Amino acid sequence: MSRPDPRLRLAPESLPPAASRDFFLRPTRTVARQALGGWFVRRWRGNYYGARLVEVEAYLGARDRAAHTWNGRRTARTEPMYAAGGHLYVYFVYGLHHCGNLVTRPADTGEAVLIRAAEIADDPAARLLSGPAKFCAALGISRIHSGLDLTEDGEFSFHPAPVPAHAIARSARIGVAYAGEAALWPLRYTLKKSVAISV
DNA sequence: CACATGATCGCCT
DNA sequence: GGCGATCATGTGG
Repeated sequence: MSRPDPRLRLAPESLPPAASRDFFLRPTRTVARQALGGWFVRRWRGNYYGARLVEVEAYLGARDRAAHTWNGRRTARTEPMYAAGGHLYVYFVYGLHHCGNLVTRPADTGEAVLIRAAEIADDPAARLLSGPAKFCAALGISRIHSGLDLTEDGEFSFHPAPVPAHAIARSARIGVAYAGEAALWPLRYTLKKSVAISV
């Protein structure tokens, strides 16, 4: 519903092909790495808006205390996280922010990749999308989009453009200190050369 | 039904 | 570096 920032406008013919289901059905950490460098795109009123992912985090389901699906938690909010890989999971936090995830693995697994930062085509140094809530705000993503399928020819799509392993750094996830040992797992992936990462 | 808190951000010091 | 905003959600009684 809400309008994407016009600075995210891009030419659809310049995009790599959209990912199909198989891309997302793989192990979550693989999808996280392979998603870096790819374009997350929204079609809105006939125009295309998108950004290139430069920072993501893997959330590993029931065994991951930092995940919304930890210990098998399954509620109305988290239901889209149990959909088959390739769906979008969006949640609302702190009474004002939205965060978006790429669901991974087969249905009923409950794993996902949180989108934490992206850069825009025309200005890779801009920090307009340098944070998970900023990413959603810039693209106009909210809870009403949770559960949409990225692999259908719909409003949202993802266009992978994988980068070599040596271009990727790993570190602990942000904002999950409450998660005990899981807080230390190196499940945050960033593009080394990007200046648009969140921290 | 009540209440404690969060996968954040921007402003203040 | 610290904190307040602001409310949906999950959990427990």
